[in-house]
Amino acid sequence: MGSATEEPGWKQRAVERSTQAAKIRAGQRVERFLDAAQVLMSEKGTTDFTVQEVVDHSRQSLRSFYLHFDGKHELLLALFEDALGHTAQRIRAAASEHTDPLERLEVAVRLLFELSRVSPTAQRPLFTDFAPRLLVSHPAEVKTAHAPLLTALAELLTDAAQAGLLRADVRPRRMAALIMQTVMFNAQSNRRGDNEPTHPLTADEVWTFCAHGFVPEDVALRATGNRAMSAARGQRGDPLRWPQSP
Amino acid sequence: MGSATEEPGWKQRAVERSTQAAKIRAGQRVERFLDAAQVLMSEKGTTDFTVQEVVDHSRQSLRSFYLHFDGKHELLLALFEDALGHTAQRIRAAASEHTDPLERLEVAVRLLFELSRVSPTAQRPLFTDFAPRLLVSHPAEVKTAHAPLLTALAELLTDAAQAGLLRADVRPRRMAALIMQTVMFNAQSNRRGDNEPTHPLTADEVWTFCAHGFVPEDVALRATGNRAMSAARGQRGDPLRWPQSP
DNA sequence: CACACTTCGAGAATATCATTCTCCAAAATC
DNA sequence: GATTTTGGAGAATGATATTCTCGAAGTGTG
Repeated sequence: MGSATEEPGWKQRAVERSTQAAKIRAGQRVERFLDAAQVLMSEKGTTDFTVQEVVDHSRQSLRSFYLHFDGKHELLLALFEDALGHTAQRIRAAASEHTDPLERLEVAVRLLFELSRVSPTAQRPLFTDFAPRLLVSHPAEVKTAHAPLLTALAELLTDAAQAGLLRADVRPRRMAALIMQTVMFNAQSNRRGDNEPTHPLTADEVWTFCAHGFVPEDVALRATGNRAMSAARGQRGDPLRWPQSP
Repeated sequence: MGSATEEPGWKQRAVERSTQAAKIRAGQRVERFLDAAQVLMSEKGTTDFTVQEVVDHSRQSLRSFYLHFDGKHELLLALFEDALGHTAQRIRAAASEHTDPLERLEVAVRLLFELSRVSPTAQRPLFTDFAPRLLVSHPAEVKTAHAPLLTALAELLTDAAQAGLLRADVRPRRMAALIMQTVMFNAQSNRRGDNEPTHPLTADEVWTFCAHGFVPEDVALRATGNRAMSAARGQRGDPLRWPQSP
């Protein structure tokens, strides 16, 4: 399955199903299913819509649906990939309006945060109930879906690194993953419980956290030298065990 | 066939005991359901077990199940709460073996990371497919389930703050939420895709990220002075919009 | 002990979906 | 025009959660 990580994973999969030149029609049908699903998702705010509903709204048939998709999960995956792809685009665009690498990163993080938190009735909800579900049921596919966004962030990080604006030991791709997860899930986590007055995290807080963590600079500077991280410890049968960094 | 004990002077106690006994029995039944569910979860590594299976393994009946639980989701919630509670306990215990506030925090973060990533066949899998599902379907309940862990982390942060080891603007409870989400989800995110050789994030990386973010200290120090971090901003229409700092 | 009352077991009955399958017609291909 | 492919309509299947029905066993009360 190791194909180019480039663009449309789902489209490839779906279109490959139809053999000959009628790929165009297949593509159009796939589009119709996706559009219908998008509408339904916006209306109901969840992915609880049934396949039957998608079929009805798209004025096609169940058979056709299963002809083009391996199942509902593939439809959701397609939507997911689509949303993430667009998000990556928007982030690139937003970042491109700035020149300072750190500013570009900040813009990216803030935008990602906002996009991750918009109501699921939005046009392309980045985050609905199905995202986490897919994460455990189809990790590989989710990974490819994440790729564009991951790459976009990694590029921004690489730029910043080359400008000497990042901690020396930051590895862009890995930090990109860390940031992506952090921002998206934290944006998601403070979904307003129907009644309770919550005090949701703000973009400011998330950005500052990603950028600086919680340790103040002076302590950080002090710490790098002397604190023997995890000097002595004795847990037995515990899953916690890491090499003591010298 | 039980015959009533005909001792004198029991009225009050009898009634009292009856309700109490009833409660105890109910509690035991609930326990049995929970135990059975736990076993099933460990065996199958997912929450895909059916309610019927839980019923069978616990040698009880469907009716009884729905008498004690509002539905499967409540059972899962109970398991989830249980796991989080135990996790909070373990973290407190681990932290208590250290004195330096930052070390205590480090231990907590690392342990949480490890616990969040252990195979779902573990005794009390902190993280299975259902956790994220519940996050969107029952946010309020999930919030209360998170509470113990959140509090534990917040306490550690408060200690560190009082020792002057945290950034001055860190608010413990909010930072605790941020850290909890970050650690748990990042631990989760690199589930090994069946084949692909992944390079999962390590506890080191996550801890360092939480502690210091990605900006090096010297840049951070420079930045606090001149870069007006989100000084003035006006959100309109587009979720992201702030003045480009010159 | 006999009666009312609560608590459950066993399992049938429903309801909801995803997914398949069957039959058939229209469209494309040869 | 014949054959193959594609697609529509919708019934059939299968898996589950959830309810419902019927009693039986247990418990407190006179």
